Amino acid sequence: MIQDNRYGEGMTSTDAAANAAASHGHDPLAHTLRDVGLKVTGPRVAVLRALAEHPHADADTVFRAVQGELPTTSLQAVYGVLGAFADAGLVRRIEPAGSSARYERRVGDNHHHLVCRECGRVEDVDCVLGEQACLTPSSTRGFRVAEAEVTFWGTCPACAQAEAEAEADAAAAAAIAEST
Amino acid sequence: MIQDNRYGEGMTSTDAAANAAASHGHDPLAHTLRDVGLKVTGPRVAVLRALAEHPHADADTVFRAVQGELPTTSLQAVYGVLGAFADAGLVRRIEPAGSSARYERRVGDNHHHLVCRECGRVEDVDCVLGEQACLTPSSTRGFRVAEAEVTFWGTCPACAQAEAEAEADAAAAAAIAEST
DNA sequence: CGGTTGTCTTGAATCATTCAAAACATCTGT
DNA sequence: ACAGATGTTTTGAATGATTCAAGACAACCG
Repeated sequence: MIQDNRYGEGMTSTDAAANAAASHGHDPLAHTLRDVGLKVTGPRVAVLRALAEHPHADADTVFRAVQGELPTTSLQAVYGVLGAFADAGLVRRIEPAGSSARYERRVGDNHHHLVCRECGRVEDVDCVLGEQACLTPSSTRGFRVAEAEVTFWGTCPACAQAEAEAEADAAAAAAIAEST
Repeated sequence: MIQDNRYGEGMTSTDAAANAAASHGHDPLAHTLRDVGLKVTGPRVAVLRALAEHPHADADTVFRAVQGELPTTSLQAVYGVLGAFADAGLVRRIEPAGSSARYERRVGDNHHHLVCRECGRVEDVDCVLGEQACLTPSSTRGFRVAEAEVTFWGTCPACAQAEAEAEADAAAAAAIAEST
């Protein structure tokens, strides 16, 4: 079973993370790659790991995360890897209006997104209406419909609070101005 | 009523279109602009007209349409006008993944879109589920939800046909190859 | 009709993303 | 374990949509 794990045991988890890219033998992530017919390489494993840590990361966020464990990886490699993953169905690429493309590992489960208009933060939401409703527009106008994408736009808790504080400050300033 | 329409009658419709930009007096479109507190200018009226003709145009399409009646208008002016219209709520900007931003006059009526994955063509569809359902994700995760955007991805009739023909050709070629 | 304010033109910069060629590494069969 | 074939990464540069900035200009108010 254990055939070419050259690092076996006795590593800290940090060592494990740092060296994982070199031990292409049988990371669980390596299997994920082989399962879809992709070669196992350092950058690919690192990108997979980065996506696990950052569930809706854009290419640059993935790039910076990957650099932590594999400093020689180029941004273009990250784009290439993400593109290959998307083609292989390993990741889903979403492109919310106003921000750069985001990538997520959660695929094939018909879920939707909540996007913050202020900061661009993205969160998952399960579909309330079954797939059925999601796949049925009122009129297809002759289109062969393959998928429905639902995006809920709003304000995330952090931005809502920042907004409330800004308003409170403005009100205070107005009160001061009025009292002089 | 007719007070400063300096062109009154006797124009061809082409003349009317070409001169409309100069007659800022009271084009119905001019009212549209004044109603939202925007100054009436040639480029703005022309953009409004272009959007009426091209319901889901991108900036460049609008630019080319505008040039037909107002050749001195710059692309940057078109971007500026479209941005001002979007801010004023006069147009809605949609940004389907993989294509440049599209602009549409139909606003405030909770309708959705059908987008062709092949050619990027966009068509309107009314919401099957009332606004109610559209505004209710299964979990808001603390977000203040303002709007739901639904995009149906598929293949438009033209691209579906092109695809079918390409397949037929491939099958024919395979048959020929087999018979030799 | 003149002044104020906002808009347009011109020119350039920015950002995310993609392209291309050569160096390199993974996997396959031995 | 090794060498070849194939696919991946690096490096360097290009692309396209969009935005920024400054000055020239035009619309609207009174």
